[in-house]
Amino acid sequence: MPRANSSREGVLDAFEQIVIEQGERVATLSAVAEQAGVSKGGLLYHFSSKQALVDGLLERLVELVEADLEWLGEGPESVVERFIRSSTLDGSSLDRTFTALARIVQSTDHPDIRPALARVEAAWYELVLAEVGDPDVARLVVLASDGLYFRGVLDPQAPQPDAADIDRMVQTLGRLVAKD
Amino acid sequence: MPRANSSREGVLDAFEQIVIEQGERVATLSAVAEQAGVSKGGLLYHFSSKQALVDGLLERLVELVEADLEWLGEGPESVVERFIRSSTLDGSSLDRTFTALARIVQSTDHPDIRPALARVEAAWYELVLAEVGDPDVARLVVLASDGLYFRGVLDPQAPQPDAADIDRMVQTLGRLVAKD
DNA sequence: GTCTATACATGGATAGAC
DNA sequence: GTCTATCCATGTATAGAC
Repeated sequence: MPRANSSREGVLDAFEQIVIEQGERVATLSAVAEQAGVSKGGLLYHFSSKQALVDGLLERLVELVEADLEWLGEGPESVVERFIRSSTLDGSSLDRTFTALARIVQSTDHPDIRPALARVEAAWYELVLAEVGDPDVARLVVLASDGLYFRGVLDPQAPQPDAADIDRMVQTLGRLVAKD
Repeated sequence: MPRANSSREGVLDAFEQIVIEQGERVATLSAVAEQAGVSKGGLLYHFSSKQALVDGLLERLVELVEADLEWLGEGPESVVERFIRSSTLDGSSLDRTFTALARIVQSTDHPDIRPALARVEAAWYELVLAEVGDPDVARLVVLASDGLYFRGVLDPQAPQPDAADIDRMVQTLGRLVAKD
């Protein structure tokens, strides 16, 4: 087989982008099709329904998360540092997919999405816990990260905290870890 | 004049409830009307458009926030404690209105809502900062609180952290304040 | 694989009776 | 102040040509 249908991925990208930048309601089939540069009919060839589009994003999330968890584990810096740093919406693929799904799940009931997002959160927590030891501190780290996400999700256009901001956050959290 | 139109408030309550429990997309005029126990026409007498409904929630937010900020300031416990404790979605009026608006603003562009929510966040930050002194710690407190909110917003049906959870969080944060 | 045309359902909003 | 009836626009989805 050639390469994962690039037109299909393009449609998914377009869907993601509109949901993030303009909201779930704006992401109609026509809008997504136009953004992806195909016709409505063309889009529906790849994704036979709106739900199929959402399912496509979910699959994408699963793949990206796997890679992310590996990445968080390896490397010299602490997991906490990498974790906090990556929870700002820097436009990485995972961030975008996560944000889009977080929005979609809020706009109407998608019973399949919630558990997936919850599983991601749980995996993150375990990874942080393994490093810092204290469950309360781990919880705080994950919550702060969620807080950063929340702001990004609330307003993806808002200015993200810069490197110095992140540094100070990590250091502040570090005071808790050091004291154990 | 008699009393703030109770039927009007009922419609607003219904709108809020559906947005929170089932998502913005489900909160159609018919659905809201039915939930409020009036007809679509009846609803539209009080709120002449969907936008008017949203505006109604915004006004409500402003009122409730004013009361909340006062409440956070007075009383014997620390602001941090009250703040964290109240950021769990216990179903208070402010929580509900905030959650509903946070969802609405994500589903399509509502230029008027974002600044209002941002102002609320800023006010909370200032209040916490005044107590803890250290901007980095204050930031962390507010972010953790946002994280709690985020989880609630993501899934209002999920089990909320109980009193003991909150206690441990406050204590953990307290270790940072004490060390200053 | 991608397009156009069209059917069908539904959401927002108006008109006017009671 | 609340209701019913109705109009209009738009979003999802199907059919079938190319």
